[in-house]
Amino acid sequence: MRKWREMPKIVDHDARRRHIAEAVHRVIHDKGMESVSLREVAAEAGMSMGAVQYYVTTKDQMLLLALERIGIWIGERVAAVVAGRPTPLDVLRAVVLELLPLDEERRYLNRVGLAFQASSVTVENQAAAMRMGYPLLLSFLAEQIRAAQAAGQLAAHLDAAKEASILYAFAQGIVNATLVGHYTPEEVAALLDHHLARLRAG
Amino acid sequence: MRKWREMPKIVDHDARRRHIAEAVHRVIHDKGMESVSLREVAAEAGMSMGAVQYYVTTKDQMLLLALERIGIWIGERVAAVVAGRPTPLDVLRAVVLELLPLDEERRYLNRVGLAFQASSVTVENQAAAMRMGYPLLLSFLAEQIRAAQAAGQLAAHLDAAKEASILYAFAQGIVNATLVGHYTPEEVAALLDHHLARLRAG
DNA sequence: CACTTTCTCATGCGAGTGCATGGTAAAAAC
DNA sequence: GTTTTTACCATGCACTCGCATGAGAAAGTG
Repeated sequence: MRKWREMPKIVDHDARRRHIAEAVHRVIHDKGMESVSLREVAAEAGMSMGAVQYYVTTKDQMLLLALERIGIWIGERVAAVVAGRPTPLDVLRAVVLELLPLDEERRYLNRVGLAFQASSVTVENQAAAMRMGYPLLLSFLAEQIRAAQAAGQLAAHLDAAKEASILYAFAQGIVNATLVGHYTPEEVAALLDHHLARLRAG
Repeated sequence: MRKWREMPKIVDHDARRRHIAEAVHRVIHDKGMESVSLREVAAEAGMSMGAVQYYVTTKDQMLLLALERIGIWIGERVAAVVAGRPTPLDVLRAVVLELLPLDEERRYLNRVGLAFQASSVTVENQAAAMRMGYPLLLSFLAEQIRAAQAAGQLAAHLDAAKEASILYAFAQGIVNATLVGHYTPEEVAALLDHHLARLRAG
């Protein structure tokens, strides 16, 4: 993705940027979006403030970088979980489960994600970035629903696009509720299966 | 709710606190949670910083006050919309619609609400406050579902508690998505009706 | 070697932060 | 009338903020 001149020095810019982005994630997760500052992130990343500034010219850009990283991370996790699932319905279930805060890592991811969700309401930069990944995931879900219908796993009369929207909204809402402390991982999984069972063929 | 001695002076404390809380809401809505400060809120409320400090000893307390106000506000809106609905299913639909960002005021409310939702993840104070209202609304929804089942409007085999959780999660997820800019009010209403239709008896 | 480019750092600046303080009107209590 | 309580304000303090700057290692190039 980066411009190829002749590799000017020994440092890998992408690695540094990712390192910074991950430091931002950690700060957001531990102390919240309000305590993200250049100094705090630099300390968390184990580098000087000047070094951070070299790779990121402004705070807004730093947050945007961290947000894009989250998107990439989610994409990778989803792609990894898709591989090796036997049927479309299995894929569908696995992907949605992957988006829910069912273990420490997914909880971490969703905490940061929710922070950006809220931040995006006010910062148009970030809202635009969020709007990029959204239809990607939604159309993928719809596609899996259609495939499951073709395989006779889900009821044929369902509107795949609408069901995808509802399913994803449900997942997001569950994330919110769980992060505030209202559901246990077991309850979350049970609710998802309850909803999916309803969509079954027969 | 306030202590009754002998009305010490002419000012109404509750009114002042509400005035401050509403100023906080406006700041959050317009500029985001990160730009909430005692000075900013005081300016928005049209009073001096000292006056704000008189009614609110700390910033955390100020935010908590604003959060509680949001809860009260939502409660009032829900109560108002319940009155005059003919059947349990009408009540259910009206209440959920009331929670969605379908017009300017509800959009405003949900913007502030989402900001607090995210903030609550890090600030235990606020998370505790959020956890108060949650089961209230959920049990109310479940109750309406059961009533609708008794009236033959919703399928008898549904698990009311689970359906209430799913319905509310769906609503919250839709709120998130809509605020980021992914759905229009019409699409939102259509999705809700699509989901409710699925629960129908027959 | 000199020299350019790449990278890192320390520091300074103006602005804004939460909060504490001391003072002051005015109403209420005596 | 004096005193006490209530309500409010202006200001100060120690601190943090984002960002700009200039200096200087470090590595590649001639």
